[in-house]
Amino acid sequence: MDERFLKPYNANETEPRIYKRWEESGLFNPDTPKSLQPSGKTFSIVLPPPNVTGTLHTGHAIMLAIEDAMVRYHRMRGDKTLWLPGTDSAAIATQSKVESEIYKKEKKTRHDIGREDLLRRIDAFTKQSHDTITGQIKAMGSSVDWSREAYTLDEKRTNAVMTAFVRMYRDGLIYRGDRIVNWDPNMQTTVSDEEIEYIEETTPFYYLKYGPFIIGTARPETKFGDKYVVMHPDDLRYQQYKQGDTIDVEWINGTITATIIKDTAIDMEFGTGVMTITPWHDLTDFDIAERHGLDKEQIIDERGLLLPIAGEFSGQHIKKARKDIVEKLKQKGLVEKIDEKYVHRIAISSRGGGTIEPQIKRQWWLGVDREFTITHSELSTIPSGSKTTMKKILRSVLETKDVQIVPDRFEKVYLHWVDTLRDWCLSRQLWFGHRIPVWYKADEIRVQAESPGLDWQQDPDTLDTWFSSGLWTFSTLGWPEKTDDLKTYHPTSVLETGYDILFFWIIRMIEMSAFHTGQVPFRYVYLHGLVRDSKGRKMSKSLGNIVDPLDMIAKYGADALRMALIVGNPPGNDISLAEEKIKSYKLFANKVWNASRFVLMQIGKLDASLKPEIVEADQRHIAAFNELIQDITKEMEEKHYYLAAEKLYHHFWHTFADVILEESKPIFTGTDEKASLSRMWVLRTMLTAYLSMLHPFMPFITEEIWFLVGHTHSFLMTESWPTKIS
RNA sequence: GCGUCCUUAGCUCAGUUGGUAGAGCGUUCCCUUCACACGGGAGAGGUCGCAGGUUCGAGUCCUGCAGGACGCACCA
Repeated sequence: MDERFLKPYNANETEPRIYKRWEESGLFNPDTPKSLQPSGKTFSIVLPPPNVTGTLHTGHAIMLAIEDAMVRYHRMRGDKTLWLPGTDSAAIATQSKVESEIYKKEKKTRHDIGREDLLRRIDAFTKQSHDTITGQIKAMGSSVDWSREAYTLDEKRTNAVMTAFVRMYRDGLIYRGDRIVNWDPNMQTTVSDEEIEYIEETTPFYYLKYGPFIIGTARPETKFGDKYVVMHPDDLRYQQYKQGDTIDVEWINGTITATIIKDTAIDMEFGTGVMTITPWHDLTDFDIAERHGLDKEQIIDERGLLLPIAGEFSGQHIKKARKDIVEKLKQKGLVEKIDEKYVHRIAISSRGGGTIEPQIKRQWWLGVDREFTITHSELSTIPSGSKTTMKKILRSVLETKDVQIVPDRFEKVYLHWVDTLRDWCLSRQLWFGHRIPVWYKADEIRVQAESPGLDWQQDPDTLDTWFSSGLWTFSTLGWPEKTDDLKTYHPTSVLETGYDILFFWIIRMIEMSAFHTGQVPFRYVYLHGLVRDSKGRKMSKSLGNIVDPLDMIAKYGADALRMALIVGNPPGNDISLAEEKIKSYKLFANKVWNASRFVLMQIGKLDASLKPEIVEADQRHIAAFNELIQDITKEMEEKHYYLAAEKLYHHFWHTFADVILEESKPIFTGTDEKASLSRMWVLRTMLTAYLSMLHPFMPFITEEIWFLVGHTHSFLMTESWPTKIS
């Protein structure tokens, strides 16, 4: 017996060695010939690309554990199995991280060091991050095909992004428009609706006299230019005022002419039922102004400073100006009353941390209600050549089950989200990312990847990072080339990710994939829960309760960590991860190790090629075990990995080890040769099947045992999944 | 306001189509038996949030309520 087997199992020594053997074998690549019987099916997953912003956290570890279990299971079933890895440049997250580090160390902003230098530094940072991340993916045992690794900013993916933008512009889906955006004054960029967090704040609410009306506002500093007063058309209190009537009112900096507007967006119950609007800095107001064709005027600049319209307050920061403005309003007798306990929600940029100030900006947009002709479609209810919109596609793929979401309650959430979806702002005033492929010369615009000539200026903005992420399932397979990979692996089989990312990523993948390939990006969406600590709190740096997967691997081994992350973790439910749970699976790994050693010690006399006569007691064990195989296989097929892993754990320990191995001891020391040989065969056969079934969950230790019991020229990884022993 | 989820043993959670409750950790007692003390055996511990309903039968389906978490919308 190999001397390694005589010592306790050492995960730290074993895991890197095994991973190296796997990598060298080329077996992660589906093109490498396998010895097992091919099923004729394919199974493909693209790894949701981690952001190159540092290191992986437990959420990534869950993703890797579940996906690897899926992938290894399908590989053992003989499916042509591809798991394609990659990383995401994550424009805003990465740039803000690098910028803040530069500022911390050198007190310099990006404008001090310039575009070129900043990009060079980001590049260095992302390379280091990339290496850390790939190291962690390997440490988890992930059987990804490194030969196909992709990066959102590499040459092929950049080409895909450019091609996608140009085609969508050509078909009228992408347009340029002056519309209201979420402006982050700290990062000096637009951010998407999904990148905003809301916090509650108690703030004074002012009731101001506006001519004959009383209007309410929490933000008097934005009110300088308000010259439209809006009320509900059905509000009887104001029925003497007609749409378009004008009245002169005394306001902050003198008399202005106000125009009456009637609009149903007004809530008659709220405040006095009358409001004035600030279309440049408020989405609802913007919509009202659009409906009635009203003027829009900018009050606050991109840095949060008041513009000349504010008169004496011009150049002041809005946060500082409020007090003085209120004071002036009081002196003019325009303050009716102040409600000090108004609870207001303010928007914060989740990346930059700044208070979002809506602004009207000329940006590039993707229209979700714009009609286009889908030239090629494989979607169930949308024929090739028909006219459709992104929203229609988004609804249809779910209703027809072209895409299935698990757990299915998220389908409702998805549909609700689609209903409220607005046009997608693609422009970002960031430097790190895909530069928008649009060129200007005076009033001329060209949309193409390459510069049309020296006197053309490229749009200074970059694309929202989710634009390239949306292409991910097919850009990684070689699109826009018509590659074999694309034909073989797209649509992908499963997208596995956290439910928190459902909307900003999944919806965009479906939009992009439908438009560019006529296919759904994936058939099945498996949403895992978020990791919480033992007190049920979300893991975050500020709470200091982050569990680093690498620490856990060092302490307990990747196999134990994987089991702890999978068992009891059904889709969509958050799990709390206590270190004791990981520890208990380390003990299990040890159990598997020792039980295997025992079996190997006992079956020495058994001729490997001959099957002995099986005694009746053993036939009962075999029958029960075959039921287990069926049950586990069913759970794997239904993607109940959390149940399959738990049942295997339970049966291996409490049936195989505690009952069958224990009752074998007197048989082996006894004199009944027939019973002894029969039992040897049963132990060997059952152990092999157990190792196979445990392999998707605990790949390292099972592969190591496979080697130590004598399979030095094959891999358990590519052995067939057990069906029945007899 | 609209919607979703959770509430089961001290703790963390399973319980897949309804059939008189399970796991891990913890805990009590016994066992240093030659695979494993990173172990084995035995045990204690729950009126399944509350109130109704459907059913021969409900932790499991329906209604209402309470507490908690989350998503979306509004927020002048």
